[in-house]
Amino acid sequence: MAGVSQTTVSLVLNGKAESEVRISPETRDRVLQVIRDTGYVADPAARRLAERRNRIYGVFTYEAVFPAESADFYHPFLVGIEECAEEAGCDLLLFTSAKAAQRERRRIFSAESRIRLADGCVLLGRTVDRDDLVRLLAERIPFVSVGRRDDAGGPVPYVGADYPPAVRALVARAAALGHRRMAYVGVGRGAESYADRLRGFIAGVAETGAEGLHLTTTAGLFESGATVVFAEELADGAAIAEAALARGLDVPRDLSIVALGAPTRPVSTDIDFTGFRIPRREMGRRAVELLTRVLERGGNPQELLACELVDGSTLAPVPDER
Amino acid sequence: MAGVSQTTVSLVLNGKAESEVRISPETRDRVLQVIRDTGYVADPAARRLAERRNRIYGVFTYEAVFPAESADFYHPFLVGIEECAEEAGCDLLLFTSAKAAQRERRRIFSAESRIRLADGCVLLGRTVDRDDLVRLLAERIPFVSVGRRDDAGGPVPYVGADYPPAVRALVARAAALGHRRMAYVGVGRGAESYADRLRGFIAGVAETGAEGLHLTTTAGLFESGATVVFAEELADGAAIAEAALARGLDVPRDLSIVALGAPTRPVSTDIDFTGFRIPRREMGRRAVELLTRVLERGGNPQELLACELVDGSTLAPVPDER
DNA sequence: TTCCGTTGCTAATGCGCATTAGTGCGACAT
DNA sequence: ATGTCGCACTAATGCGCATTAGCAACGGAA
Repeated sequence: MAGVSQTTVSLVLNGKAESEVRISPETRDRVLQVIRDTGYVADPAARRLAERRNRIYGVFTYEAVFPAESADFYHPFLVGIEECAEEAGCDLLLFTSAKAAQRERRRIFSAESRIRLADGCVLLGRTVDRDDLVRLLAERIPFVSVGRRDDAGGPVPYVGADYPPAVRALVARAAALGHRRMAYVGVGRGAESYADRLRGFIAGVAETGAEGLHLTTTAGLFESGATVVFAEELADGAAIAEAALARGLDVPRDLSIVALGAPTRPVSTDIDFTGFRIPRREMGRRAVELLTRVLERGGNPQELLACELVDGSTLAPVPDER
Repeated sequence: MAGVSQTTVSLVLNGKAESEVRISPETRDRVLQVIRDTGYVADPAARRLAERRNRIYGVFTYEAVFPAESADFYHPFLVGIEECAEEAGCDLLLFTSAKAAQRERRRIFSAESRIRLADGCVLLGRTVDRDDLVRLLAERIPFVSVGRRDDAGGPVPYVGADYPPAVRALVARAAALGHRRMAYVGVGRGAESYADRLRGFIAGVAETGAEGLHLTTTAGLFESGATVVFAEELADGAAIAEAALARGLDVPRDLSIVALGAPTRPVSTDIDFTGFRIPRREMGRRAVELLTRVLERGGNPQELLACELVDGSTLAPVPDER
């Protein structure tokens, strides 16, 4: 329509006239006019094939991104991811098809995996399969994990929440209020985030010279003599508060509770727990930023974002007498 | 690695051995073994280019899919969309990049539009630009709108909520309770969904022989003598209830309120409004199903899903005496 | 022996773009 | 008249796949 070759259109479209090849302003305008008239848009698939770049970022989650019920674990991360992708002019590809079989966890790699269609990928999940990480690294697929990950045959690019300092600070605060016997309730392993919390607790206890005990479940908590309990997740904190109430204990007068991870959004409990806020949205944003950087300059960036302490009302001075 | 040509691998990969071309079982197994060993996955971009099919469905929304605040309008639809896409083995491409400029609404068509990368597209939004619809139809891009749309140079494929019968049923119910003077509060136009509600109201009033009035805002409502008010949206209903309370009116004793569209999730108000439930999740599911059908067999399907009535507690018999 | 049909595979092509190595042409110098 | 150079553009190629036409080898029928 403009009487020029496909090459010329491509050059005009990509504004490459500056470099080596030259296109006269008249021709350029003519081409641009036709593009405007017809609304021509380059085929993204062909572009990807030729250019090896798409401006599409994949988002992988092991469960549904849009959960029907349940408190939404992914949502705050995704808010940040979408914000940042929008600013970067990128589209997001959700790997919803990744479910291997009925009722099974999604898989990153499958026969039909469209992961390579994206320029890179953001990984979401409390835990990530080690095998998946190994393979992502081995195949040199650009990605960034949201949440710290242990090495998997090499350093994993991530942006995580910096749990240990936050937990240590809370332990210190409890110690300052006179608590000498503290309990951590939770598995403290499995997910890196749990391990990090427990690590922070242990470090904090060591620093303050307090006595620390680690309980996997609530069993034995009330007999342990602990005056403050650090709950691995908010849900645990709520359960402990309820159990305490059932025993006629007042929180925080008789028992202080610290929740390691503030709620995403208003949850069933109306207790205003002392603890910290996981910067989920910021983590999502930062993950996309890092992914962009990885795509441009490579590297395996690892970042930890600080957790802001939340005062709340469940941490009080230790009772004088029991 | 298997000592065969690229063609053979392609044939094995796509299980085309049945039709015309034949591959011996031994060769097939050998190829499959290598594929398994290496974890080879076909490049989706190249595949799309050659095959003109992707198993990627686009999802277009005019605002953020993951909103930071505000009641989430899109979420229930997306739950259904993701569920169905997962079952169909499709990935979802969110067009987050579509924002033309700062603070502006997203655009379907832009210079960089990746919409053609997807096999088809699901459109979400209270309203959809008519120009966008026209162009989608003109360019024969397969798509399905969630929400009924007026023709745009041709019938628009959609799955919508069937408002008129639901509103009519509620009007009839009010009439059966003795109400003779009813008000509709809302714009009643702009979005097809508003127009449909108002249409249902007008039809219902005509059927029952009641007196119906249409108010764009709450102004004048309490002086109108209406004993029941149909609020276009739940938020309107909540505002009306509050205003009524401020005037010392009891809902529903003095004034009945019907909310045309139940809340997505628990909102600020704790009033249990009489009204109907918009089948958002089902609409999302159905949209994906229809898109799949369109891709396979073409056509411009249009479907309306019934809204289930919600009893609630804000519709009562008309007061004997005012 | 020749001819044909079948089996099992591959060479070649095109999808729509980005990129590279040219090519034709006019201006200018020799 | 001949050579040289820069300008404005194009032909050709490759990206990784699906697809189609075709080819070699072999066996059985004539």
